[in-house]
Amino acid sequence: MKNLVLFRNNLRIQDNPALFHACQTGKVLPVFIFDENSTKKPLGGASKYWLHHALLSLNNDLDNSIIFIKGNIVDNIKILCQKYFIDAVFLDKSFTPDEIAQDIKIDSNLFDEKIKVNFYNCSLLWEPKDILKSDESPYKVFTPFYKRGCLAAPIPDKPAGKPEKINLIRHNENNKSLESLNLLGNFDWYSKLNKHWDISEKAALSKFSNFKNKKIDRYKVDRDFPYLDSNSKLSPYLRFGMISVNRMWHELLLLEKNGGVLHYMSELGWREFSYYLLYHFPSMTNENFQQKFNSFNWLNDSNQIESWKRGDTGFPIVDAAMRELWQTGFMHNRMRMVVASFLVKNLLVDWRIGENWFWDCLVDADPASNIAGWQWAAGTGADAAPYFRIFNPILQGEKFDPDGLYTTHYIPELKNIPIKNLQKPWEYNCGSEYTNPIVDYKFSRQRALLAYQDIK
DNA sequence: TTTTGAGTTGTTCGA
DNA sequence: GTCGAACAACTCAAA
Repeated sequence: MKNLVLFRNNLRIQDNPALFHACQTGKVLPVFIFDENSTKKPLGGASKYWLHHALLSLNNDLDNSIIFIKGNIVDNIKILCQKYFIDAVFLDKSFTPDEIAQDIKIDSNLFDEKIKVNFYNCSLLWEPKDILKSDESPYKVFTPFYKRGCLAAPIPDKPAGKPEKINLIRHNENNKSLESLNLLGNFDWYSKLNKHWDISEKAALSKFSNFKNKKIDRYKVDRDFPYLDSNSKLSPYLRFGMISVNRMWHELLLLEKNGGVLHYMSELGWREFSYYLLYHFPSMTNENFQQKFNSFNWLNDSNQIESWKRGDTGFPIVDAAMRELWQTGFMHNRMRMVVASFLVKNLLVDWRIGENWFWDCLVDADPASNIAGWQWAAGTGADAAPYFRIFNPILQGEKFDPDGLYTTHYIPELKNIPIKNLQKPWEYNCGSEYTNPIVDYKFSRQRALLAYQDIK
């Protein structure tokens, strides 16, 4: 048998059901097709950077045999199938609206060519279609979804393991290189990301095992403090499937179920929930999950939006977080909530503007989690934060960066401010370069409460 | 059908 | 400084 393995969102050798089964039944032609027109939203810059390096590593692990193609996914699969007398195509199953549409096209087109197409769920612990309430409708609240839905459902598949042997089909497509995809473009921004990330399947596995051995027991408490580096930072690896979530889950099941372990598992549950919501409610990709917000009058002040993006709002914890994002392609979880609350509530900016910026800047920009997270923060989503929950950036900074280590790391111009003034430097006349607050916190809080009350 | 309890991550105010 | 209540109903999920 000659099998074409199409890599998409699962760029790994181990525990990859599509690759595993292809290897078991025949020889393998590994292919990656970059089809920019198949999704409504092109990949963001940081995602392209990550994807490039993930592919570089995967290709290296496969004796540099991957065929890289830029263009239409269906057309190119058909061409390769004819040229190499392919019997079957193996690929990972999609769960986001655009990619599901792509799956259907691939399936029907290859059916016409009499080529067998084998989809495998390589991405999620539970398929969204399998988790439903007793009346067959989807859950909209996380806790029952997770506890009654997921945890009561059959245990997720065990990880597939590593293929015993990968017999590669020889080909002569040397011109179809990774560089031809031009994922990196000409931006110099990427060079600084290299300092922060080791992008390979091996790195993902060792990062997980390090987290499991050294951090997870304190995760429940330490996860809130951005300077502790206490979180797994596996999100970008999970985004492109450089580690199998099934493998993670089954390894976690072997641990003593303390608070840290259970909390981390529930965070994987949140990842499931995001995909689940997007699967059952695809319109939330662009629209408010709660339609009543469609009439909300966002202020969208372009100067303030720019200040937020640059990390120049005058609120140290917000600015530190936005600069972390720009410098590392990542932002700590709690900080994401703080900057999102600030943008959406204190500046009254449409969540989609924040979502787009994160999409462009985050190396872990995930099509489901990014949307679900922003809708949650904005209060427009399923099971969302109540409207009166407005994070106070001064308080959040004092509580979760008590020694100011995170804040001053990203805003060195505040190094000499006494700690009691660090989160409100405007009360301490230091002659620093640091900017004045772009809004009055108390005023903006009241304004948000009034605006959100109108929607009720 | 009706009822009941619950819902990721917060802040402020007043006692 | 600490603590509980208010913030505000509303929708969801399940009995």
